[in-house]
Amino acid sequence: MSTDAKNSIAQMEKIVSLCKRRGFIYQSSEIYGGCGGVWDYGPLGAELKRNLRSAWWNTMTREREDVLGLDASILMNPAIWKASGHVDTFADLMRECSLTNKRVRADHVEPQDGVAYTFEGAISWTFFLNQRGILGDTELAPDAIANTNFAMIFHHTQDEDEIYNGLVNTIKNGIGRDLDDEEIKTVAHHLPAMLKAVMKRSITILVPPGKPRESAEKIAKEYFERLGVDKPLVFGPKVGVKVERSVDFHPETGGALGDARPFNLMLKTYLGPTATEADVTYLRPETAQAIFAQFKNVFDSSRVKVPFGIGQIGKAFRNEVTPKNFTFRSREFEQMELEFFIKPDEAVEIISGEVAPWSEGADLSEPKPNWGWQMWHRYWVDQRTKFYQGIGLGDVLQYYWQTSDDLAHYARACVDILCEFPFGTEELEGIAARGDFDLSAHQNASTKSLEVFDEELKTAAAKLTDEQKEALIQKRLAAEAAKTKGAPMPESAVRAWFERLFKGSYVPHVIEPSAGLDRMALAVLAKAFSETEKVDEKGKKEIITVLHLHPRVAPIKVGVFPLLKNKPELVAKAREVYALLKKHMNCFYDETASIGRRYARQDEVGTPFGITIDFDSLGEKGPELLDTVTLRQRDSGEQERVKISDLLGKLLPLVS
RNA sequence: GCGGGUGUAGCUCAGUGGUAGAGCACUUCCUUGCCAAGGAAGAUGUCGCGCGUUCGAAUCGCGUCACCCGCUCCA
Repeated sequence: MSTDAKNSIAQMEKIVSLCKRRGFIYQSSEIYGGCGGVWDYGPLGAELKRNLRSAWWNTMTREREDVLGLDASILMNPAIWKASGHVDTFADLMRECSLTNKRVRADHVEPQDGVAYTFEGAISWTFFLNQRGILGDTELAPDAIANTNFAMIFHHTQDEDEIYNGLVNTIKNGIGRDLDDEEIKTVAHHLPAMLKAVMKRSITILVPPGKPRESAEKIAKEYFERLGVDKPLVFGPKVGVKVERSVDFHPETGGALGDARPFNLMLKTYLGPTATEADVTYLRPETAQAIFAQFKNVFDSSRVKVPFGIGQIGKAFRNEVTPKNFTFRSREFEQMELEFFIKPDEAVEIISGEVAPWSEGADLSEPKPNWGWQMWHRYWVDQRTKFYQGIGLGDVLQYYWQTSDDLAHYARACVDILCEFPFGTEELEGIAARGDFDLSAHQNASTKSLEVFDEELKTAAAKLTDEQKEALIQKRLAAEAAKTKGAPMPESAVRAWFERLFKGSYVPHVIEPSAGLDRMALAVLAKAFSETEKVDEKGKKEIITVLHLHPRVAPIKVGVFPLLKNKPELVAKAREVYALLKKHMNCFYDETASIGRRYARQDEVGTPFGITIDFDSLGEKGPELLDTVTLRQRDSGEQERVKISDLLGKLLPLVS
């Protein structure tokens, strides 16, 4: 492992440790040995999450005129997951190709004939060349190693003596003489590294009848190369096994298929007490579908017009194969999703006479009536970027624009907002332009209309000539024909769609910024974490840990400290200040230990401000300092004197 | 799912078959006039869990759970 990788693991471990020690994040059910892939937020973590949640909710809904909130249930009619495609894609038993991990439906494998070769593992030929010291100057042909017992011995035994003897014999045969003492020593010396260089993994490959062993070996070599074995020598039999009408191999790759397994990542449960198949439903794997399912209700009950959005924050559940990287990929997590509904570009064109083209540097500050999906998509990327800047993540963001290969067939564009974590640069949020895929899918499945009626569109369309209308239709038909993914819409359907459009009715299109709250919390913690080494007067080294959290997200906003706790006047005044502030923000009162230690404790959990009540606050140095306190900044350590009566006015704008 | 590693006090870890430890943290008291100060006392563990071997297990074996790393997965 590289030094960088080790450092980042160490960094992550420090963050995990701090999170537990100071009450940000605990392992779920820890006293019972834990529970895989789920985490609990402690007192400070709960505050942190709450602050992030509020920041999102305020920015995305309350501070906007065009976005409404929703709080849907986690359990829903399972038909929703059928319509969204979540059930269909994964409900069947799937078998996975052991070579490529491509999946096929277990009941859809074509029977095949051929010859199957099983390879037991591989060792790097480059490794052997690098170990020339063992072999002296003699060139050993790859086959001299691969086709000897030695290769198989490596795989079949753990016994070091046996492996050692096999190795010596192989080299002896390869160079055609006995080894001298010095050479034998060298072999023994290299044995541990040799054992590590062997990759033991059994794979079976089917080649069509008549094809030579070499074609199977070639596939095996490619496989081991992908796994990181440089110039692999594969261990395998000279003669394969004849196979007839077998359904155990992937039709395209020839790789052996694993056991049939259900690949549904949705958590299944039973709604109702009888627990029969008829009662099966799922814990939602994403919050978005509820927004689509309730789209019409929100639209009808809120006097809104397209474009408008529906935002939601809530728990979602996925049965991840491998939960990983602390809270980054967990089985229960919280999403913050906006579905922003817009007019189809054709409607924009009819109303505004054009669709604003996007170009680098376009003005995204205020939405315009002539924006099509592209401008709206860029707009939301811009809005979300500003949001992340507002919580202190501005300088660690990266963007990945999905290529047409990455995109799902219904998506027009998707950008991932990524963030640097100690374990790598990973996705925080995805912003997708999904067309009308979701609403249309639910409209079809539910047979309830999810169209909106647009008076403005109807009026504008009425003014179009037949030629203008036909030109719009032809333009769309050309676009459908040029599609590289998914089937083009048939002409009759296109014409029917335009007929509805010209009457003012359409299914809105959607831009979907979808963020993970837990990931955001982890990103904020990882970004804020810092350690510096300090040497005190006695030469003792100390590690000083500080969380440089943005004041908006910090779980505790202010620490309130009497300089000394054995002076009742200081304590009384400090309690007064604490009582004043805590009604408006999360504060922490601390009178134990030295003042420096109390500062340090708060630095470690990211409290941005510290207030100390000293003797000046009591007016000892003169009446002008009476009822003033020192306000300390976490990041600079600087202090200023502030009147108690000015504290709220000064702090509130900084922390909210 | 496969392979490797780890699991002992709140945290970091030492402890290779014979009375469970250290540093830091924590609680109380004393002391302390601004950046992890000092002193005194105290509390804290079924050594992840289960089964086995043994006169005796944190230590050895088997199983299991969780976490970490590498593959894989991430619609």
